[in-house]
Amino acid sequence: MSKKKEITIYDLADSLNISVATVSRALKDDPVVSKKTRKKIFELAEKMGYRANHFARNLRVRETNTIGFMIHELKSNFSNAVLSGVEKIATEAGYDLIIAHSAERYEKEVANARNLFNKRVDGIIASLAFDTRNYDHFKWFSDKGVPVVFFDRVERVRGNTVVVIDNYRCGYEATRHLIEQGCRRIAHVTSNLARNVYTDRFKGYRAALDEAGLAFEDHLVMVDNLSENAGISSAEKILGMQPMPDGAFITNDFVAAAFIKTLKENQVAVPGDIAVVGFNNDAIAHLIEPSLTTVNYPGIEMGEVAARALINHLKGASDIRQIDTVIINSGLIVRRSSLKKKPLIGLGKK
Amino acid sequence: MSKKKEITIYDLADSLNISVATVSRALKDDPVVSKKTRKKIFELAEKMGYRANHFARNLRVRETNTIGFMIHELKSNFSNAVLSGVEKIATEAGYDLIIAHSAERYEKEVANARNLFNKRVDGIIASLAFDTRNYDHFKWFSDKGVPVVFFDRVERVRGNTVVVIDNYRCGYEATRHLIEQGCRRIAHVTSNLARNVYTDRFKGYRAALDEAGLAFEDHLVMVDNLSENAGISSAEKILGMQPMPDGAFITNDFVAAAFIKTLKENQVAVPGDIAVVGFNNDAIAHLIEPSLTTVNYPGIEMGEVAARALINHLKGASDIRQIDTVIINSGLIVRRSSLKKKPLIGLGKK
DNA sequence: CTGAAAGCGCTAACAT
DNA sequence: ATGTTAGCGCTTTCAG
Repeated sequence: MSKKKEITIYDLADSLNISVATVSRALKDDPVVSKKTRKKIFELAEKMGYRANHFARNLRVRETNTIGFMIHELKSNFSNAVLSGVEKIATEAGYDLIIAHSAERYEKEVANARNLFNKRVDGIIASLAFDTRNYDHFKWFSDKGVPVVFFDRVERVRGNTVVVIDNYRCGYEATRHLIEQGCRRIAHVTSNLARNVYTDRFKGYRAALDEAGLAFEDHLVMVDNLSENAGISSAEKILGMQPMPDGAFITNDFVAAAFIKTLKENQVAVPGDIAVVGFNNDAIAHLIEPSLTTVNYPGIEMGEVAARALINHLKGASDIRQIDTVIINSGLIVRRSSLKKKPLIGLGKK
Repeated sequence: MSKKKEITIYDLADSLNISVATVSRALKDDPVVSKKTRKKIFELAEKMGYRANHFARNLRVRETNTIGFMIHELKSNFSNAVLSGVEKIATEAGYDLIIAHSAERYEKEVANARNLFNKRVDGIIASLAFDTRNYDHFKWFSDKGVPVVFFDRVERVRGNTVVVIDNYRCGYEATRHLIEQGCRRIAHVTSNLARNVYTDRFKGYRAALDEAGLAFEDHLVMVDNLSENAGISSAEKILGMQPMPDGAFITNDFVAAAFIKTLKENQVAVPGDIAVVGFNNDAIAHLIEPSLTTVNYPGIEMGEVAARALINHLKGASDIRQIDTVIINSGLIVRRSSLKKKPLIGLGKK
């Protein structure tokens, strides 16, 4: 434990017979201090093993240089990708990240918000939990002028900024693609329809059906929790239908993978009997067989954009309150699992 | 921005005509303050929207209640799992996590260490970058009595604690399993053999070969970066060999998946022509075809164990310096990709 | 270009 | 059971 005494700017000042004010200024590269003293100070600091005390500093300037990352789940590739995008930008800009995950539970999300609030983070990047319906815990931040950027699972709360993909268009494109491949009865496996991402994809799905003059069938929409088991059980449901659907739009690649696997084990051919489109473009998508048509959901980019928006605001380089929504590029990636018609050449490679 | 004035314990004390000392004591549940005043204080704190100032506190008590998580890569399922295990334990114990990732680069790792050092984290949980060979940046911590726990990619540095699986045994078991299945020429696809995890697995591989009286062939060991491309290119190399190996032990499931896919595209049967064992037990392992025999690498558990060891030490509940190594349970999971002999029944389900 | 000094909010002796 | 008070290390006026 033997914590040695820490060197402070007082020690530096004493050793050099100058004032702490000068040391403080030098250490933050204030151009007002002369090259010569500046140099002396830095050399001594290095030599004596000085390290800045962020707490003293923060206590004075009331900035934490920390941003809070609130995530509904830590174990998915998507969250992961977003986190790594956020981490990259935050680190570059000299911000620390403190991560708080709700495990999809509203109560935990509230507790996390309180913790981050008490810790006085400078800003928040957040995706909502599965069952969050009340957003008062974000008002704490807005009330204090702490900016909040939502991504993925968002809700428009008191004018906070939102970073998303166009889930409606993606749902529409996925479904239209299936229709173009000749599908006439298309199942939809998804999650909580109260959450924007899933509603919007669902609306896109319906719009494509409507446009093509296909009937919407209630029982073809299966809402579950996007676990692998959901993929298995929805496949089993479909196996029991007669006639069976001839297409499926599934809002998660892992679910789609489990879905396809189950179908294949039951001698249903994909895409022959049922064409399948997933969502996210996880690495798994091009490794399974048949390779999975899916919608690209660029997590890293989303994280980078969200972090940049927040940090630019914090640094005064822009005003985030002017921005309502940022939409990230995304789109359909066609692979074999959906190709009833034209077995495209060269698709196997990537 | 309009940050409203923050309430301090002075405000609370003034409003109640008591001293700040009493307020401070009450707020930390010091039993010495009377129930009645305690209650008054808490109610007022709630009403006035008081929030503790951690910086002032830390400045006084010189504890940050923060632990640093140094990771070589943020985008893998394994890192992810460990992170979520660490996060769980840390949050429960009231510690914040600040994450720093090296992107496999030594220089970045050093910079991260410096940052965490300056931020005065109470402890460190770390996995080393690909090319780290010098460990002086961890001495900073030991010199100040800040405990460091290494996991996964570890190096024994000045008696720091290490949390690992038995990579040697796992490598041995994987290889012996292939031998038992009748394989006689077993390829090994792995990464940087200077890193403990890969050396140890390699040694296990060799030991199993030796034990079975099989010749070790240098060119059957392929060292690469564990990217998907590594899977493809190693498969291509193998396709060019004559005679072809009849087994492969690959230290990563994604690489193994790409490897198998490439083989299949070239009309090589798995496990018929080549039996394959992966490593990690990523979700992908049981979703591909054939389902992948692999070694379970329980990231969540590893994260939990590492975090618990560190935190118990910080809280004085144990002394981490007494512990050299903690070995986490792991072991072979047999699925179809390696079964040349007995096509076990019921394996397809999970 | 440099110094002196106040104060950020809290805790922990040391009183009472 | 409660109060007084001296810092923790830093930044930032205000004055030279």
